[in-house]
Amino acid sequence: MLKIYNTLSREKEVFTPKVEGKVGMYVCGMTVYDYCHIGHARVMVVFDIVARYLRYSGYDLTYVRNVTDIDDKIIQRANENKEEISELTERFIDAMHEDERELSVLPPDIEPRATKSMDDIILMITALFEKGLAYTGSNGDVFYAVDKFANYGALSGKKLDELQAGERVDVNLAKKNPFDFVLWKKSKVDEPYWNSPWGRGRPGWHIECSAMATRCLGHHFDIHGGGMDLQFPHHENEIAQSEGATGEKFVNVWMHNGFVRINEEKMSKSLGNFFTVREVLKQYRAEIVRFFVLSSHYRSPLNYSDEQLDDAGSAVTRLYTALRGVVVATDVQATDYTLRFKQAMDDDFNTAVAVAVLFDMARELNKIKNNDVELAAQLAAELKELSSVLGILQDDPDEFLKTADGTQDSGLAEQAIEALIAQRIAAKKNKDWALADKIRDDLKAQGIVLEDVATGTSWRYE
RNA sequence: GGCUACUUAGCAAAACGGUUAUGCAGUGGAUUGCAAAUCCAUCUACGGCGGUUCGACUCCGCCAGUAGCCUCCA
Repeated sequence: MLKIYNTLSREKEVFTPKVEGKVGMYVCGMTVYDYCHIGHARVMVVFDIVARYLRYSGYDLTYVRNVTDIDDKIIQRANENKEEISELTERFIDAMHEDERELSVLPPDIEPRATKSMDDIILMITALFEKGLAYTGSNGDVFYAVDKFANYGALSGKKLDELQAGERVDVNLAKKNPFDFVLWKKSKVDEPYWNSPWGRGRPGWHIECSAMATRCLGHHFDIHGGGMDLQFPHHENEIAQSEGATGEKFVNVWMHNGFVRINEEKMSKSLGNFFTVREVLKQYRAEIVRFFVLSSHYRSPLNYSDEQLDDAGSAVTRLYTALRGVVVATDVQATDYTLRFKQAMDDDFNTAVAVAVLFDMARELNKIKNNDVELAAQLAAELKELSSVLGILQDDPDEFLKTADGTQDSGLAEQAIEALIAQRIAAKKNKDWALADKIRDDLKAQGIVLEDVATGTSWRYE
């Protein structure tokens, strides 16, 4: 029985989809004016695992993750780069897809874009006008009148009269209420625009998600996710727009993942303390980054440091080492491990506990792999299947262990390493321990570790 | 100022009202020519003060600290 923490109720709830056996999930994706950083990677990986687990549990899932490809920052960045907006956004969408593939994030079923959803956006704003929830401000922008929506603040636990207007941003005098937000922004000269009943302009930040989500999944659907920082105002505003326009409940379960931090501080573009995915992947292999993300619960903060990533590397190495040299059975038989794994994942996607189950399996595998080949093959198959739900451990163990990451490539070809190992074996036969140890030490100095196992000598990068 | 979380051993990270988390590191042992890998054993915990309870890391209250949100942000 799957339980999910719902931000709306602030408790774990038993998950019951709207339509039995089917799930619609929408996740707020990227605004594409720069490379993805590790915080974005966390969103991608976390909801990828949610999607994988829902499917593993037998649900027919439709997973939608949008791309916001028009907004003020995009316009600004394109101007700075003296680049066409579409050129800029295409470039970063491609980069995002590359990062995603690297991290073994399966693509969402639908990836709608704001610029390709203008009809839906305009229709929704029109509906909001009809319901008396939208108005045109003195500057020509169209705003949402938050005090007309009774439930405003329900998701983020905020009350309009307790919010501090103008705390960080000057109050826009064109609005009736400082917390009203833009639905349609009138375009200035030289700015891109779409035609609308309210003149040439572009959508405000929040409306595109409401429009795309309801178009792809219907007015009312099961799960909506995103980073913690989107809770307010983005998701709050999405609810106001969608429910205001359709008159129906928008989303049953709201999921928010915690931040990636650096030195106990949120990683963010505005603080400038972020690492891009591609920077990190130069140093650490993608699977290690992925393991790092799922080693803690998705709602907890995740502190980024080299030490943490190194630990993740050791952990993944241990799992692959357990699988090394084991034939994997073709059919999977679920044992108590699968049960424990499911219990962990059913408890609000507790990947930390799920991973602990994998380590218990690895320990048993290490114990039996040299004396019960058949049982080992079955256990390995089960381990690989459960790991696949987390999107890890799908490579050939030798492939993983013999691949250097960015910092440790010795430049030695595999054949050269194998030749040295052969020399060492010959030296060992002659009991020339000095030579044997020298070969081993020399390789070690280049980051290559030799391991004399039952079947011969294995090697791996440290 | 309002609101929301969090605080676990050397580091990271979970669960649970009474029973081993797990990974890395440490210590002892097995194994090894010596190592490595592996296995076995083992040391370091639950921010502080109260309360509820036969019993609390786990529930409640207060205090302290940390982080986040209060129209840039995943």
